[in-house]
Amino acid sequence: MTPDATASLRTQVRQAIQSAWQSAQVDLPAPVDAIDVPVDIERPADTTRGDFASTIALKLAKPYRRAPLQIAQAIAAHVATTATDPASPIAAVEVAPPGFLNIRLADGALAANAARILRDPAAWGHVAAEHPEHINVEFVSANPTGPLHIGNARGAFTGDLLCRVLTAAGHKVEREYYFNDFGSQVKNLGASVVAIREGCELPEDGYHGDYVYDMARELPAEILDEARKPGEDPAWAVGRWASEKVRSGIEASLDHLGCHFDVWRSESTLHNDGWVTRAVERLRAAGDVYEEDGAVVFRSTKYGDDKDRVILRSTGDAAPTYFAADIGYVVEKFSRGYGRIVFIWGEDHHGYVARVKAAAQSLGFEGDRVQMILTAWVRFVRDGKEVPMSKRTGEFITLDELLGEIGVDAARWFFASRAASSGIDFDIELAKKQSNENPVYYVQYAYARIASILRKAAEAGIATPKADDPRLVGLLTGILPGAPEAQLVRQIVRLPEVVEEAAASEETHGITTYATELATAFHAFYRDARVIEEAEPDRSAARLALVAATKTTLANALGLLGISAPESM
RNA sequence: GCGCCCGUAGCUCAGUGGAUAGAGCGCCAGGUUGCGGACCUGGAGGUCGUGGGUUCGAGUCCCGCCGGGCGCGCCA
Repeated sequence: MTPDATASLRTQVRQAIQSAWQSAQVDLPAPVDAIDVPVDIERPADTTRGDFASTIALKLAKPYRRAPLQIAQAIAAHVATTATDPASPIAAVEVAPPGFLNIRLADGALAANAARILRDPAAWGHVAAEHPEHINVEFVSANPTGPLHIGNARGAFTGDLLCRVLTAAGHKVEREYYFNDFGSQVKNLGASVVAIREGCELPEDGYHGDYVYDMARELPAEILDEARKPGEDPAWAVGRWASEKVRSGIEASLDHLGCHFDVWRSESTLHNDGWVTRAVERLRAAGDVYEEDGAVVFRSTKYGDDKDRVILRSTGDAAPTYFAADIGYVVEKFSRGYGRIVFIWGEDHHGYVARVKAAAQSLGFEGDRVQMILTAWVRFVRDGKEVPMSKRTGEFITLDELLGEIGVDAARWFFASRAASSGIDFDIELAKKQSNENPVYYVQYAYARIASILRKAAEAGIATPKADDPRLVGLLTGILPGAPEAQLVRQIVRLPEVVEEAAASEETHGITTYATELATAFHAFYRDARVIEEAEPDRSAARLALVAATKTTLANALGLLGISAPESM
């Protein structure tokens, strides 16, 4: 098997070791017909051991009933026979007890990867998916009864980051926002606006926020007149106007965060277009519904839920429950051709996971085509006290206010660098204070420093080699034995592997960690290697190429996080 | 009560069953006759909540316990 030069180096190494294991079978007669153990390729904790390590020999010891050391030696011997091949990514393999394989990369492969960055900068960090999917990701989906507050931030960033990573990993992704324009909350919002406009007392459960007062002032007279016509309920009519206004405000806030949605879907369209009714009929046809106390119930326990769920109420109009609308929504989404649909929910919705998956299964969609990612709770704290948040009372800090205080880049970094499942205490005062020490500026500083070097080189008349320069790979290979260059290039070429890992784990903190390590490697390189040296034109050109590749890599890593890469700061 | 998530350095958090458990911030001590000092080098700091178990090997997997969060509506 020839290693795929467009894959990550880790994948190339895996293919090489896999192939060596295959060849080593002649020395290692297997006691059973086929032994299927995935070849693991990891980064050793101690980098002096090599660029990669594999424990495959340890894992094969039991099935082969041989000493791991012996297996490792057999595989290493077969890698050695191909190491002279210029296409091989591996320069050397060493065996360490009890059976580790320590792998060192070839300078030629490193240089070729760095050159590849300059050839197609936009593609660097994008990898081909083994099984490309068409994925719908629904997130935020806050009801349009008030502006987004800081509690919505995590869902917004988590969803956006996931979409960016899945796209880079070769999938086709659509971003979706679902909102309820149907429930009594909308009516309540309208009633609140009308009451304020007319100087009446607010309804008991009315909305109190400043934005409600703003809308009461801005409400056009003709909308109010229209709402007052006989046969209209003013609360509903004004509520529809107000919730659309809030919704478009939410869209603007999300745009400001760098979160753009492809589809905005309202609950009322699901009902009006018949998706809910048809979904209920499908459940019925599957034999998974029954009646109880006048209500229609879905037998979700058949698919692992703890209890069955009502989908049509026992009230006279047999109105569908919110859950019934969600079932209709699942059908509607799959009708658009997605292979997988993903929901980003706060962990307070975890009790909801089983019933939606159950419904999908009853409808005939395999369980793994519906996925929920739960984000742990964020406790917002100011001066040691939890900040209460309620849209109804208007006691909340909006997302726009938060970002005015700490900035989009810093906020994005904060959320990207933590696992979705990890609970966070977000101290707003601390975040403001620490925003200057946020690692995001460390990474951006490295980028700006590089931009400055490249500008300076251009002024000095020293050209950075072009991607099609035939000397490029040779120049790069020439400097790689140097310690500063060797460290830096090894960080640069990791990006595709970092993307693969982020996509596989559906987490982004590996990207922030990587960006920090790359910036550190660059700063160390900068200390030890003079880039602009007119007396050393070849070395200077090669180092400029390496610096340019670093610049692209930093920009693309930041781009995956939706964070800007400033030319100066 | 039942279910799910979490517990790792002073703080905020990483750690796909592998080698000596890491990073940032904070703290301590150093570093500029040259391309951006928002930088660099070194150091201190850990019973991985706890007790068992599985394994050649456990922070990671299984069970119990302790502590924290969330959920257990014909609401949305």
